[in-house]
Amino acid sequence: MNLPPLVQAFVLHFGEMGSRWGINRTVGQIYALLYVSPEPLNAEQIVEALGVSRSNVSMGLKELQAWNLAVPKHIPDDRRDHYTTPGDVWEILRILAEERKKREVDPTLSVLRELLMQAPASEAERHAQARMGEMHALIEQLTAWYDDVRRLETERLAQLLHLGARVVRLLETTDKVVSLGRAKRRKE
Amino acid sequence: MNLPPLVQAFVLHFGEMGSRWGINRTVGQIYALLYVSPEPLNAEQIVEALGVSRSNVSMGLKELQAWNLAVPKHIPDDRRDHYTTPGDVWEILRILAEERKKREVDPTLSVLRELLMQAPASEAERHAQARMGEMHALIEQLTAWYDDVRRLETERLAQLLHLGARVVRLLETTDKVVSLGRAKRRKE
DNA sequence: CTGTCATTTCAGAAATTTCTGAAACGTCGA
DNA sequence: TCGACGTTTCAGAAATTTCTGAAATGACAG
Repeated sequence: MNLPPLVQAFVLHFGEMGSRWGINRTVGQIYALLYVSPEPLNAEQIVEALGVSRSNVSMGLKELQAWNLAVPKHIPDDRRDHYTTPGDVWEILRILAEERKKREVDPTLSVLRELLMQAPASEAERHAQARMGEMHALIEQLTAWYDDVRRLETERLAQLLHLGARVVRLLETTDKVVSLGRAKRRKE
Repeated sequence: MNLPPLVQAFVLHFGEMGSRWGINRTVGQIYALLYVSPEPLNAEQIVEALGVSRSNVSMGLKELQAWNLAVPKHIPDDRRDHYTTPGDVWEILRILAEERKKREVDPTLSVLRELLMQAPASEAERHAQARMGEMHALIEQLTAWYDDVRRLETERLAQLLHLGARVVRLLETTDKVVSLGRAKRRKE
């Protein structure tokens, strides 16, 4: 690996974090490299930068594309594929949330739904099902919230984030306004 | 493995999801088993239920304890250690958020901070540092928000979740109220 | 067509992670 | 102190994941 020290440190860190993240070292490194690179890179450049095999880079890029975290960028008069990461960090955040939900949450939700449909055959199963129900309800609530906020434009989202818990205090102080608003809407 | 079908399906699912989650199969299975069990289980019972080695269970329990996802529960007149999961799903959610932040976010944040301190030695490094800065700013913002909301009591949190994106509309319609409130507070 | 350049696939090698059995360790009652 | 019972540790075995080189595939210019 032959990179400027700052870039190298960043790339190595992402490689190591990769395993805690469910992606492998090379994939993490490729992502980090593309993220800080001023312009799109082709596979050969990545091979040189990271010192891994060509085929490994090919597989890594494939995986990053499956995550929507690397996008092919065509360079005129160049047959080789070049890749970048989505530029905007908010966009990246959205992609990560979406993909992780798809991979980590949705399968569990569907298994829970299925198990909750079945008739319990014993007291043990009845209890287990009740617990699964609690888990299911929580995840449903979280994903409903997520479905809500993911639609927000970035600016609104940032605003909401910035407010943080203060929103609660706000709710308390404006409870009346809200209920008035609700009453008004009911009339219409 | 010899469990009621419902429980078995749940346990197996958690085992498989384990790998996407950065925990191993056995750990996932132990957690799932404890979660649906009506009362605390000792290591031997887990061995029987899951059909894995005693030592594997011991290590799994150790890891779950490190995550605060399994808690030892002493049973009177019994020398063996018994374990449960924290009962409240909201509590579990908090623990997961906290631990994942600690393992997945904080290390990156500290690496980014360190790299941003250094003087760039080239144009490439300057650009890379700018990108790292964007990432750092986003993560800071997210963790600040998280620090805010994690302090909320569960009921408030659920309320906030339930509001979802509607909070934004609320903000828009109450902008005046808020700024009035702020002006008032400044006076005091 | 054919030859060149680029990418992908894939079987096996290498590395890493997980799991096990055996032994070490700890605690308690007699 | 001893022995019964329970837990933890750990070196090596087993399983899984990652990585590589070689071959297959594909796209295109001449």
